[in-house]
Amino acid sequence: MKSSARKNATTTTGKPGSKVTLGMVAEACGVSPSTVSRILNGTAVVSQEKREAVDRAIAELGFIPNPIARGLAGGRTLSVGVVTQAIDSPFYGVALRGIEEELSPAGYSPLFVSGHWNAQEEQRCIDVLRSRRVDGIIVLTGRLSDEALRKLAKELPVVVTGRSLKASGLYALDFNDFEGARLATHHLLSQGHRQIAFIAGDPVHPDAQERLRGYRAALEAAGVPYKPSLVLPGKFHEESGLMAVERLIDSREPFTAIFAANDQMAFGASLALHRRGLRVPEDVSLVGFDDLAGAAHSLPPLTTIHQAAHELGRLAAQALLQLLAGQKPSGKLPEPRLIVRSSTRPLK
Amino acid sequence: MKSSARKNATTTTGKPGSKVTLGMVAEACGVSPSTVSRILNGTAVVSQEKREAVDRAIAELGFIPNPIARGLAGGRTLSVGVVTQAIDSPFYGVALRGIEEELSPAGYSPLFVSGHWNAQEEQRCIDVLRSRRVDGIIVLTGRLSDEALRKLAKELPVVVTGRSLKASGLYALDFNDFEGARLATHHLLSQGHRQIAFIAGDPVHPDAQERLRGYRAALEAAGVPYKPSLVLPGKFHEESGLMAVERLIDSREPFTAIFAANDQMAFGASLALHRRGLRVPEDVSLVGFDDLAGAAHSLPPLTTIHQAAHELGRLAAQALLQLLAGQKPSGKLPEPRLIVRSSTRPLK
DNA sequence: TTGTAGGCGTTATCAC
DNA sequence: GTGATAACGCCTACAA
Repeated sequence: MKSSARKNATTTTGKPGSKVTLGMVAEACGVSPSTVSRILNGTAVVSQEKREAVDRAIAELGFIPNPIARGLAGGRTLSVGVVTQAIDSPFYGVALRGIEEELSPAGYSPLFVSGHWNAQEEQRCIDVLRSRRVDGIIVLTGRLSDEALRKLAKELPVVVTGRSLKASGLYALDFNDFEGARLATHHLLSQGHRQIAFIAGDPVHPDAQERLRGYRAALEAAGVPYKPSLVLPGKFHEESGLMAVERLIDSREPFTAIFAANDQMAFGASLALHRRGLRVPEDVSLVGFDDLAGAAHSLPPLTTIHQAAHELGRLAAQALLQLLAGQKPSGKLPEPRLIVRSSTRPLK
Repeated sequence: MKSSARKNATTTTGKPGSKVTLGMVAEACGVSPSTVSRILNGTAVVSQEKREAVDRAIAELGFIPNPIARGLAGGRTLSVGVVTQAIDSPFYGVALRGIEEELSPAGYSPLFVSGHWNAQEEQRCIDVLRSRRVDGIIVLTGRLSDEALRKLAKELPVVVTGRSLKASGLYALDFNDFEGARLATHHLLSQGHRQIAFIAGDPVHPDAQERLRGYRAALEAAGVPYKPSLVLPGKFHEESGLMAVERLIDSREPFTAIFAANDQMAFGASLALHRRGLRVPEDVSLVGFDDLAGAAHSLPPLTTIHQAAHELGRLAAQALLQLLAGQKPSGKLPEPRLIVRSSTRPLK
């Protein structure tokens, strides 16, 4: 039962996967490549004996099918592209894990690319993914136009998060940023706060705008006038939260609570307050958004809006898998929840 | 200058990258595929006029070369595998970004897979990468045996971090965990602390063991006896740091400082201390390890050991690129640095 | 049930 | 300089 491959002078002795091809397996047990292919893919019925011989040869030679060639021939690559914005984002990182967990058992490999919140770069990412012939694409939020996504979906199954959008071949998983921000603001209002500062996110992020809307809506519902001077621009990272609070304090605009459009800015805000001698929550109540892993262990533990990032990833991957299988996805993201910890308290 | 592809009935009007092939470009301007290929790869000199015609056709048709086919034909895929341990690790995430930044401009795409600190899973990851015919592999730390890596390096260029190892086709980027831990411990000792607790990491991580060694070495150098009762097991995440401190306090073992084997555990420790009414740094000094993005903005800002994660990623990618180009990498990681912030102070 | 003959999109090796 | 032609490893008709 020795391999007798002509082309390869190698002795092909169980060197797992080195360069063993389907053809070599076929030759090794005297059948045609098609037969081996059929066995591998269950494309047709093959006699018991040949099947066994081939299985044995596969094991002995340590043959691993080459997805590349498979892709070229069959038009599938068993890989899906994932457009994330920053591979090291604490929030989306968790979603990536969810995607990986869901895709892996299905035999698909994710191909991660980063768009850096820049429509042009995102488009380039998508070109890369297409050139690599991914079977489908997951777009985590980002700034591509709805139009661009619709067009993309005509070529490939697409799942997009962070917006609601309908088109054939496309499934959108929207998370309710508006409601989350409304909940956070409402929580502060219900504790008697009226002068609630808002540290906004970068307005180029779609999320940021929704969160601002939610903040305003809650104020309005409570009959509290919206004051632009209480809204500070931020960039979604710690340092920007810190600077926003410094500016706020310097402006002498009175406030008793702060709602930061994400946890990272809340952490920065917390440090700025501390530096200025203000305690959380005794002097100022603070609410974040996202419920990052660190929020529960910050000092004080941060009251925040829980976003199901991990679930987001899983659902996105599931939806894509369903699209790929010709089914209609139906998963929905859970609504954002308020997680009350220790950074807020009723206004005295 | 209209396309006149026979096989494709499509009108191929600038639909970027849809399914335009090299052959179609060739046909569009009446040259052979080889010529187009040569122009694309600079494999040989081509006449000015043909080059221009082809360039124009490429632009007009929106042709994007297919790396898949390229890989099949040329034995290269322009993709490199990256074995990380958890795609959402706050520390390694930054390294992934570094890798991406370095690989992208070189035309390579990273293929990220997660081994979850499990040698078996890591091996499976590597099989996946090999089956996808990556041109090289970067292994971020992990638990594979040196032997397995050596074997792998015989087939592919390999760059591995977190260990020192020599073999042809392999480049190791070791970071000095020992020295980092020694520095951290020494810092506390130099401030007069003698009862220094150590929250260890999961001993299955190679890093964890080195950091424990560094801690012990510093104690020894200062003539402070090593007390096993001051060493608490941890798991590298916040919650384990929190529980370690609770156990420590419950044990009634006196201590004036804590060195946590990573920042996440330090954050958890900080919260536990707070809950038990102990202030940082007034009552207890605290040092972390890694210098995560959040460390500078925690309360109080955490004194820690800076690990150049981003640099780690860049260097690893550079080294692999050099290996791929047949050169000998020589990059070295900067030594760990102590970053003194506000969580430590001299013992009264 | 099985084998043969393309073809997928590109590159490498020849001749010309 | 340039163009055929044959791989690359697999899959899918089609034929036997």
